[in-house]
Amino acid sequence: MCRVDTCIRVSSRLYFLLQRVGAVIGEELRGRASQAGLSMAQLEALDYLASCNRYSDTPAATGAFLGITKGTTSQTLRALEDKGLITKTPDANDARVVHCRPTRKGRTLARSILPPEILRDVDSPTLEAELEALLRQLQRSSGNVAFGVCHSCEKFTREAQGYRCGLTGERLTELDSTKLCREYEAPRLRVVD
Amino acid sequence: MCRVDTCIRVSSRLYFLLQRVGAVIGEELRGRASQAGLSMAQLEALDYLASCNRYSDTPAATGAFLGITKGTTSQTLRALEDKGLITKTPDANDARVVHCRPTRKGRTLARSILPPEILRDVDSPTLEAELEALLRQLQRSSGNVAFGVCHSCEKFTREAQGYRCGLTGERLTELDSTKLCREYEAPRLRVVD
DNA sequence: TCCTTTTGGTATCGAGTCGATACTAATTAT
DNA sequence: ATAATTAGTATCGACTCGATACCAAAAGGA
Repeated sequence: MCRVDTCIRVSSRLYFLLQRVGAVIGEELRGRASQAGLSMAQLEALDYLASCNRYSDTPAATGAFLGITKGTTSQTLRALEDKGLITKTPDANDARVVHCRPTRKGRTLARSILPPEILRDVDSPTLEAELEALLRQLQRSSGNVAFGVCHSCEKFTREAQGYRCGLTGERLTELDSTKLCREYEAPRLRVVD
Repeated sequence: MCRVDTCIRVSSRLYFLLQRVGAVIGEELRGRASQAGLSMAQLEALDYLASCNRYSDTPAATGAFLGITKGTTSQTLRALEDKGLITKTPDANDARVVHCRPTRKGRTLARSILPPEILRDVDSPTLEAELEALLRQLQRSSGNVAFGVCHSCEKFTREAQGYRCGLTGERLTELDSTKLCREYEAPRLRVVD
Protein backbone atom coordinates (compact mmCIF):
# COMPACT_ATOMS: atom_id res chain seq x y z
CA MET A 1 0.00 0.00 0.00
CA CYS A 2 2.75 2.43 0.82
CA ARG A 3 5.18 1.52 -1.95
CA VAL A 4 2.40 1.77 -4.47
CA ASP A 5 1.21 5.20 -3.46
CA THR A 6 4.65 6.74 -3.82
CA CYS A 7 4.58 6.11 -7.56
CA ILE A 8 1.56 8.27 -8.21
CA ARG A 9 2.18 11.52 -9.99
CA VAL A 10 -0.28 14.46 -10.31
CA SER A 11 1.82 14.81 -7.99
CA SER A 12 1.66 14.75 -4.26
CA ARG A 13 -1.65 13.46 -2.99
CA LEU A 14 -2.47 16.89 -1.59
CA TYR A 15 -1.72 18.61 -4.88
CA PHE A 16 -3.80 16.02 -6.68
CA LEU A 17 -6.81 16.67 -4.48
CA LEU A 18 -6.52 20.45 -4.65
CA GLN A 19 -6.13 20.34 -8.39
CA ARG A 20 -9.05 17.94 -8.76
CA VAL A 21 -11.41 20.03 -6.66
CA GLY A 22 -10.25 23.08 -8.58
CA ALA A 23 -10.98 21.41 -11.91
CA VAL A 24 -14.53 20.46 -10.95
CA ILE A 25 -15.34 23.89 -9.57
CA GLY A 26 -13.53 25.60 -12.44
CA GLU A 27 -15.56 23.71 -14.99
CA GLU A 28 -18.82 24.89 -13.46
CA LEU A 29 -17.61 28.43 -12.94
CA ARG A 30 -16.16 28.87 -16.40
CA GLY A 31 -19.47 27.83 -17.90
CA ARG A 32 -21.53 30.17 -15.77
CA ALA A 33 -19.12 33.03 -16.29
CA SER A 34 -18.96 32.66 -20.04
CA GLN A 35 -22.74 32.59 -20.23
CA ALA A 36 -22.55 36.03 -18.66
CA GLY A 37 -19.85 37.13 -21.10
CA LEU A 38 -17.02 36.93 -18.57
CA SER A 39 -13.77 35.01 -18.54
CA MET A 40 -12.61 33.32 -15.35
CA ALA A 41 -9.93 35.95 -14.83
CA GLN A 42 -12.48 38.73 -15.16
CA LEU A 43 -14.88 37.01 -12.80
CA GLU A 44 -12.20 36.55 -10.15
CA ALA A 45 -11.06 40.14 -10.44
CA LEU A 46 -14.62 41.43 -10.22
CA ASP A 47 -15.35 39.27 -7.21
CA TYR A 48 -12.21 40.48 -5.50
CA LEU A 49 -13.08 44.13 -6.13
CA ALA A 50 -16.55 43.50 -4.73
CA SER A 51 -15.00 42.07 -1.57
CA CYS A 52 -12.11 44.35 -0.73
CA ASN A 53 -11.93 47.60 1.19
CA ARG A 54 -10.99 51.06 0.00
CA TYR A 55 -7.29 50.52 0.63
CA SER A 56 -7.22 47.47 -1.60
CA ASP A 57 -9.25 48.20 -4.73
CA THR A 58 -6.28 49.02 -6.93
CA PRO A 59 -4.76 47.17 -9.89
CA ALA A 60 -1.63 46.40 -7.86
CA ALA A 61 -3.58 44.80 -5.03
CA THR A 62 -5.81 42.90 -7.44
CA GLY A 63 -2.81 41.46 -9.21
CA ALA A 64 -1.17 40.48 -5.92
CA PHE A 65 -4.39 38.82 -4.80
CA LEU A 66 -4.84 36.83 -7.99
CA GLY A 67 -1.18 35.99 -8.40
CA ILE A 68 -0.81 37.54 -11.86
CA THR A 69 1.49 40.22 -13.26
CA LYS A 70 0.55 43.86 -13.34
CA GLY A 71 0.38 43.83 -17.12
CA THR A 72 -2.19 41.06 -17.13
CA THR A 73 -4.08 42.79 -14.35
CA SER A 74 -4.21 46.04 -16.27
CA GLN A 75 -5.68 44.32 -19.30
CA THR A 76 -8.24 42.37 -17.34
CA LEU A 77 -9.43 45.46 -15.50
CA ARG A 78 -9.66 47.38 -18.75
CA ALA A 79 -11.93 44.64 -20.10
CA LEU A 80 -14.15 44.97 -17.02
CA GLU A 81 -14.24 48.74 -17.41
CA ASP A 82 -15.15 48.46 -21.10
CA LYS A 83 -18.05 46.21 -20.12
CA GLY A 84 -19.29 48.76 -17.61
CA LEU A 85 -18.72 46.47 -14.64
CA ILE A 86 -16.20 48.65 -12.80
CA THR A 87 -15.27 52.32 -12.74
CA LYS A 88 -11.82 53.80 -12.23
CA THR A 89 -11.19 56.89 -10.16
CA PRO A 90 -7.82 58.45 -9.33
CA ASP A 91 -6.70 58.47 -5.71
CA ALA A 92 -6.96 61.79 -3.88
CA ASN A 93 -3.57 61.59 -2.17
CA ASP A 94 -1.39 59.58 -4.53
CA ALA A 95 -1.65 60.51 -8.18
CA ARG A 96 -0.18 57.17 -9.27
CA VAL A 97 -2.97 55.17 -7.73
CA VAL A 98 -6.29 54.25 -9.32
CA HIS A 99 -9.30 52.90 -7.43
CA CYS A 100 -11.44 50.32 -9.19
CA ARG A 101 -14.95 50.01 -7.87
CA PRO A 102 -17.60 47.65 -9.21
CA THR A 103 -20.72 49.29 -10.58
CA ARG A 104 -24.11 48.13 -9.40
CA LYS A 105 -24.30 46.02 -12.54
CA GLY A 106 -20.90 44.50 -11.79
CA ARG A 107 -21.78 43.74 -8.21
CA THR A 108 -25.05 42.08 -9.19
CA LEU A 109 -23.36 40.03 -11.87
CA ALA A 110 -20.65 38.72 -9.55
CA ARG A 111 -23.22 37.85 -6.95
CA SER A 112 -25.26 35.91 -9.50
CA ILE A 113 -22.35 33.62 -10.35
CA LEU A 114 -20.46 33.24 -7.06
CA PRO A 115 -20.17 31.34 -4.87
CA PRO A 116 -20.28 28.27 -7.12
CA GLU A 117 -23.61 26.47 -6.93
CA ILE A 118 -21.84 23.22 -6.32
CA LEU A 119 -20.34 24.43 -3.03
CA ARG A 120 -23.48 25.98 -1.57
CA ASP A 121 -24.53 22.93 0.39
CA VAL A 122 -21.08 22.06 1.66
CA ASP A 123 -20.52 22.76 5.31
CA SER A 124 -17.29 21.47 6.76
CA PRO A 125 -15.71 23.47 9.56
CA THR A 126 -12.87 20.98 9.86
CA LEU A 127 -11.96 21.38 6.23
CA GLU A 128 -12.09 25.14 6.51
CA ALA A 129 -9.85 25.15 9.54
CA GLU A 130 -7.36 22.85 7.85
CA LEU A 131 -7.33 24.91 4.67
CA GLU A 132 -6.82 28.04 6.70
CA ALA A 133 -3.81 26.51 8.39
CA LEU A 134 -2.42 25.46 5.02
CA LEU A 135 -2.99 28.90 3.58
CA ARG A 136 -1.14 30.55 6.45
CA GLN A 137 1.75 28.17 6.01
CA LEU A 138 1.88 28.82 2.27
CA GLN A 139 1.78 32.56 2.77
CA ARG A 140 4.62 32.39 5.24
CA SER A 141 6.82 30.30 2.99
CA SER A 142 6.03 32.20 -0.20
CA GLY A 143 6.47 35.63 1.35
CA ASN A 144 3.19 36.71 -0.18
CA VAL A 145 0.95 39.45 1.04
CA ALA A 146 -1.63 37.79 3.24
CA PHE A 147 -4.95 39.49 2.51
CA GLY A 148 -7.43 39.03 5.28
CA VAL A 149 -10.65 40.34 6.67
CA CYS A 150 -10.27 43.72 8.35
CA HIS A 151 -12.00 42.89 11.62
CA SER A 152 -9.63 40.06 12.40
CA CYS A 153 -6.50 42.09 11.73
CA GLU A 154 -3.85 42.81 14.35
CA LYS A 155 -4.23 46.53 13.69
CA PHE A 156 -8.01 46.57 14.03
CA THR A 157 -9.25 48.24 17.19
CA ARG A 158 -12.67 48.64 18.78
CA GLU A 159 -13.58 52.01 20.20
CA ALA A 160 -16.41 53.54 22.17
CA GLN A 161 -18.41 54.50 19.07
CA GLY A 162 -17.10 52.15 16.38
CA TYR A 163 -13.90 50.75 14.94
CA ARG A 164 -10.55 52.11 13.81
CA CYS A 165 -7.64 50.96 11.66
CA GLY A 166 -4.39 51.23 13.57
CA LEU A 167 -2.39 51.62 10.37
CA THR A 168 -4.18 54.47 8.66
CA GLY A 169 -5.79 55.81 11.83
CA GLU A 170 -9.10 56.09 9.99
CA ARG A 171 -12.44 55.19 11.48
CA LEU A 172 -14.18 52.15 10.05
CA THR A 173 -17.82 51.33 9.63
CA GLU A 174 -19.29 47.94 10.44
CA LEU A 175 -19.36 47.18 6.69
CA ASP A 176 -15.73 48.29 6.28
CA SER A 177 -14.67 45.79 8.87
CA THR A 178 -16.08 42.86 6.88
CA LYS A 179 -13.92 43.45 3.84
CA LEU A 180 -10.63 42.15 2.56
CA CYS A 181 -7.57 44.27 3.16
CA ARG A 182 -4.16 44.04 1.52
CA GLU A 183 -2.52 45.40 4.64
CA TYR A 184 -3.96 42.62 6.76
CA GLU A 185 -1.78 41.37 9.53
CA ALA A 186 -2.62 38.14 11.32
CA PRO A 187 -3.23 38.55 15.07
CA ARG A 188 -0.09 37.70 17.02
CA LEU A 189 -1.79 36.20 20.00
CA ARG A 190 -4.88 34.08 20.05
CA VAL A 191 -7.70 36.10 21.56
CA VAL A 192 -9.29 34.49 24.57
CA ASP A 193 -13.07 34.45 24.28
CA MET B 1 -18.70 37.80 15.01
CA CYS B 2 -21.23 35.74 13.15
CA ARG B 3 -23.21 38.55 11.55
CA VAL B 4 -20.02 40.06 10.28
CA ASP B 5 -18.74 36.93 8.61
CA THR B 6 -21.88 36.46 6.57
CA CYS B 7 -21.17 39.65 4.64
CA ILE B 8 -17.92 38.46 3.16
CA ARG B 9 -17.87 37.80 -0.54
CA VAL B 10 -15.14 35.93 -2.51
CA SER B 11 -17.67 34.20 -1.77
CA SER B 12 -18.35 31.42 0.64
CA ARG B 13 -15.56 30.97 3.13
CA LEU B 14 -14.74 27.59 1.63
CA TYR B 15 -14.57 28.99 -1.88
CA PHE B 16 -12.40 31.82 -0.62
CA LEU B 17 -9.92 29.44 0.96
CA LEU B 18 -9.77 27.12 -2.03
CA GLN B 19 -9.32 30.01 -4.38
CA ARG B 20 -6.66 31.57 -2.17
CA VAL B 21 -4.62 28.39 -1.90
CA GLY B 22 -5.00 27.93 -5.62
CA ALA B 23 -3.74 31.44 -6.32
CA VAL B 24 -0.60 31.00 -4.21
CA ILE B 25 0.22 27.62 -5.72
CA GLY B 26 -0.72 28.82 -9.20
CA GLU B 27 1.61 31.77 -8.95
CA GLU B 28 4.57 29.53 -8.12
CA LEU B 29 3.65 26.95 -10.73
CA ARG B 30 3.06 29.40 -13.53
CA GLY B 31 6.48 30.87 -12.95
CA ARG B 32 8.26 27.54 -12.92
CA ALA B 33 6.32 26.29 -15.92
CA SER B 34 6.94 29.36 -18.03
CA GLN B 35 10.65 29.18 -17.26
CA ALA B 36 10.48 25.77 -18.90
CA GLY B 37 8.49 27.14 -21.83
CA LEU B 38 5.18 25.66 -20.72
CA SER B 39 1.82 27.19 -20.00
CA MET B 40 -0.19 26.04 -16.99
CA ALA B 41 -2.61 24.19 -19.23
CA GLN B 42 0.23 22.36 -20.94
CA LEU B 43 1.84 21.49 -17.64
CA GLU B 44 -1.38 20.07 -16.25
CA ALA B 45 -2.05 18.03 -19.36
CA LEU B 46 1.50 16.69 -19.39
CA ASP B 47 1.31 15.78 -15.72
CA TYR B 48 -1.97 14.00 -16.28
CA LEU B 49 -0.60 12.00 -19.19
CA ALA B 50 2.40 11.03 -17.07
CA SER B 51 0.04 9.76 -14.36
CA CYS B 52 -2.70 7.90 -16.20
CA ASN B 53 -2.93 4.35 -17.45
CA ARG B 54 -3.19 3.07 -21.01
CA TYR B 55 -6.99 3.30 -21.04
CA SER B 56 -6.91 6.96 -20.17
CA ASP B 57 -4.17 8.64 -22.21
CA THR B 58 -6.49 10.03 -24.87
CA PRO B 59 -7.52 13.60 -25.68
CA ALA B 60 -11.08 12.89 -24.54
CA ALA B 61 -9.99 11.63 -21.13
CA THR B 62 -7.50 14.48 -20.72
CA GLY B 63 -10.18 17.03 -21.43
CA ALA B 64 -12.59 15.38 -19.02
CA PHE B 65 -9.90 15.32 -16.35
CA LEU B 66 -8.97 18.97 -16.75
CA GLY B 67 -12.53 20.18 -17.21
CA ILE B 68 -11.94 21.76 -20.63
CA THR B 69 -13.57 21.28 -24.01
CA LYS B 70 -12.25 18.87 -26.58
CA GLY B 71 -11.26 21.72 -28.89
CA THR B 72 -9.05 23.27 -26.25
CA THR B 73 -7.66 19.87 -25.36
CA SER B 74 -6.77 19.15 -28.95
CA GLN B 75 -4.84 22.40 -29.25
CA THR B 76 -3.00 21.98 -25.99
CA LEU B 77 -1.93 18.46 -26.88
CA ARG B 78 -0.78 19.61 -30.30
CA ALA B 79 1.42 22.20 -28.58
CA LEU B 80 2.92 19.48 -26.39
CA GLU B 81 3.51 17.28 -29.43
CA ASP B 82 5.19 20.15 -31.31
CA LYS B 83 7.54 20.60 -28.38
CA GLY B 84 8.46 16.94 -28.43
CA LEU B 85 6.99 16.28 -24.99
CA ILE B 86 4.40 13.71 -26.04
CA THR B 87 3.87 11.33 -28.94
CA LYS B 88 0.58 10.32 -30.50
CA THR B 89 -0.17 6.80 -31.67
CA PRO B 90 -3.45 5.51 -33.08
CA ASP B 91 -5.34 2.89 -31.10
CA ALA B 92 -5.13 -0.68 -32.36
CA ASN B 93 -8.81 -1.52 -31.91
CA ASP B 94 -10.63 1.77 -32.35
CA ALA B 95 -9.52 3.87 -35.27
CA ARG B 96 -11.02 7.03 -33.79
CA VAL B 97 -8.86 6.92 -30.71
CA VAL B 98 -5.39 8.39 -30.28
CA HIS B 99 -3.04 7.57 -27.42
CA CYS B 100 -0.83 10.37 -26.11
CA ARG B 101 2.25 9.23 -24.27
CA PRO B 102 4.85 11.54 -22.72
CA THR B 103 8.35 11.19 -24.11
CA ARG B 104 11.26 10.73 -21.75
CA LYS B 105 11.92 14.46 -22.10
CA GLY B 106 8.28 15.24 -21.25
CA ARG B 107 8.26 12.96 -18.24
CA THR B 108 11.46 14.47 -16.88
CA LEU B 109 10.19 17.99 -17.41
CA ALA B 110 6.91 17.38 -15.60
CA ARG B 111 8.74 15.76 -12.73
CA SER B 112 11.09 18.75 -12.43
CA ILE B 113 8.19 21.15 -11.91
CA LEU B 114 5.61 19.12 -10.00
CA PRO B 115 4.62 18.74 -7.26
CA PRO B 116 4.92 22.43 -6.35
CA GLU B 117 7.93 23.13 -4.16
CA ILE B 118 5.73 25.00 -1.74
CA LEU B 119 3.68 21.89 -0.92
CA ARG B 120 6.57 19.47 -0.46
CA ASP B 121 6.84 19.90 3.28
CA VAL B 122 3.12 19.86 3.96
CA ASP B 123 1.82 16.73 5.60
CA SER B 124 -1.76 16.84 6.75
CA PRO B 125 -3.72 13.58 6.66
CA THR B 126 -6.79 15.29 8.08
CA LEU B 127 -6.83 17.84 5.29
CA GLU B 128 -6.38 15.13 2.68
CA ALA B 129 -9.22 13.09 4.10
CA GLU B 130 -11.51 16.12 4.19
CA LEU B 131 -10.61 17.13 0.66
CA GLU B 132 -11.22 13.62 -0.53
CA ALA B 133 -14.69 13.66 0.99
CA LEU B 134 -15.39 17.01 -0.63
CA LEU B 135 -14.18 15.77 -3.99
CA ARG B 136 -16.43 12.73 -3.83
CA GLN B 137 -19.38 14.92 -2.99
CA LEU B 138 -18.61 17.31 -5.85
CA GLN B 139 -18.23 14.46 -8.30
CA ARG B 140 -21.55 13.03 -7.26
CA SER B 141 -23.40 16.30 -7.62
CA SER B 142 -21.70 17.35 -10.85
CA GLY B 143 -22.11 13.99 -12.52
CA ASN B 144 -18.47 14.05 -13.55
CA VAL B 145 -16.29 11.10 -14.31
CA ALA B 146 -14.46 10.28 -11.12
CA PHE B 147 -10.89 9.37 -12.12
CA GLY B 148 -9.11 7.37 -9.50
CA VAL B 149 -6.14 5.15 -8.88
CA CYS B 150 -6.49 1.71 -10.44
CA HIS B 151 -5.61 -0.37 -7.40
CA SER B 152 -8.40 1.12 -5.32
CA CYS B 153 -11.07 0.58 -7.97
CA GLU B 154 -14.12 -1.61 -7.48
CA LYS B 155 -13.21 -3.59 -10.59
CA PHE B 156 -9.61 -4.21 -9.56
CA THR B 157 -8.90 -7.80 -8.54
CA ARG B 158 -5.89 -9.57 -7.10
CA GLU B 159 -4.93 -12.92 -8.53
CA ALA B 160 -2.44 -15.66 -7.79
CA GLN B 161 0.27 -14.14 -10.01
CA GLY B 162 -0.69 -10.48 -10.23
CA TYR B 163 -3.64 -8.19 -10.80
CA ARG B 164 -6.49 -7.92 -13.27
CA CYS B 165 -8.97 -5.27 -14.42
CA GLY B 166 -12.52 -6.58 -14.15
CA LEU B 167 -13.72 -4.23 -16.90
CA THR B 168 -11.28 -5.01 -19.69
CA GLY B 169 -10.27 -8.41 -18.35
CA GLU B 170 -6.63 -7.53 -18.96
CA ARG B 171 -3.80 -8.38 -16.59
CA LEU B 172 -2.14 -5.46 -14.84
CA THR B 173 1.39 -4.96 -13.65
CA GLU B 174 2.26 -3.48 -10.29
CA LEU B 175 3.05 -0.19 -12.04
CA ASP B 176 -0.26 -0.26 -13.94
CA SER B 177 -2.13 -0.46 -10.68
CA THR B 178 -0.66 2.81 -9.43
CA LYS B 179 -2.03 4.91 -12.26
CA LEU B 180 -5.08 7.04 -12.82
CA CYS B 181 -7.96 5.48 -14.70
CA ARG B 182 -10.93 7.19 -16.32
CA GLU B 183 -13.05 4.10 -15.74
CA TYR B 184 -12.41 4.21 -12.02
CA GLU B 185 -15.27 3.14 -9.84
CA ALA B 186 -15.20 3.83 -6.13
CA PRO B 187 -15.34 0.67 -3.99
CA ARG B 188 -18.91 0.02 -2.84
CA LEU B 189 -18.04 -1.47 0.49
CA ARG B 190 -15.20 -0.51 2.73
CA VAL B 191 -12.68 -3.33 2.71
CA VAL B 192 -11.85 -4.65 6.14
CA ASP B 193 -8.12 -4.85 6.66
C1' DT C 1 -29.21 -4.67 -43.37
C1' DC C 2 -29.68 0.36 -43.59
C1' DC C 3 -29.84 4.30 -40.92
C1' DT C 4 -29.46 7.13 -37.03
C1' DT C 5 -26.98 8.46 -33.03
C1' DT C 6 -23.00 8.72 -30.44
C1' DT C 7 -18.20 9.20 -29.82
C1' DG C 8 -13.33 10.81 -30.76
C1' DG C 9 -10.87 13.94 -32.91
C1' DT C 10 -9.31 18.10 -35.75
C1' DA C 11 -9.57 22.89 -37.81
C1' DT C 12 -10.68 27.60 -37.47
C1' DC C 13 -12.49 31.94 -35.44
C1' DG C 14 -12.51 35.76 -32.11
C1' DA C 15 -11.90 37.42 -27.52
C1' DG C 16 -9.01 37.24 -24.00
C1' DT C 17 -4.92 35.54 -20.77
C1' DC C 18 -0.31 35.81 -19.72
C1' DG C 19 4.71 36.95 -19.22
C1' DA C 20 8.06 40.03 -21.01
C1' DT C 21 9.63 44.26 -22.20
C1' DA C 22 9.53 48.97 -22.50
C1' DC C 23 7.76 53.07 -21.10
C1' DT C 24 5.78 57.26 -18.17
C1' DA C 25 4.83 59.61 -14.05
C1' DA C 26 4.63 60.16 -9.15
C1' DT C 27 6.53 59.12 -4.71
C1' DT C 28 10.10 58.05 -1.49
C1' DA C 29 14.99 57.40 0.07
C1' DT C 30 19.48 58.94 0.23
C1' DA D 1 18.96 67.13 -6.01
C1' DT D 2 19.26 62.67 -7.52
C1' DA D 3 18.50 57.84 -7.42
C1' DA D 4 15.49 54.10 -6.49
C1' DT D 5 11.02 52.46 -5.97
C1' DT D 6 6.17 52.10 -6.97
C1' DA D 7 1.75 52.34 -9.81
C1' DG D 8 0.13 51.98 -13.91
C1' DT D 9 -0.26 51.53 -19.16
C1' DA D 10 0.95 49.88 -23.96
C1' DT D 11 2.40 46.44 -27.03
C1' DC D 12 4.09 41.86 -28.62
C1' DG D 13 3.80 36.87 -29.33
C1' DA D 14 2.36 32.46 -27.81
C1' DC D 15 -1.34 30.40 -26.02
C1' DT D 16 -6.23 29.31 -23.84
C1' DC D 17 -10.89 28.78 -24.39
C1' DG D 18 -15.71 28.24 -26.08
C1' DA D 19 -18.19 27.86 -30.25
C1' DT D 20 -18.95 26.10 -34.46
C1' DA D 21 -18.32 23.25 -38.12
C1' DC D 22 -16.65 19.33 -39.82
C1' DC D 23 -15.09 14.25 -40.59
C1' DA D 24 -14.68 9.38 -39.66
C1' DA D 25 -15.44 5.38 -36.93
C1' DA D 26 -18.34 2.78 -33.86
C1' DA D 27 -22.64 1.42 -31.69
C1' DG D 28 -27.53 0.81 -31.55
C1' DG D 29 -32.14 0.05 -33.55
C1' DA D 30 -35.80 -0.82 -36.78
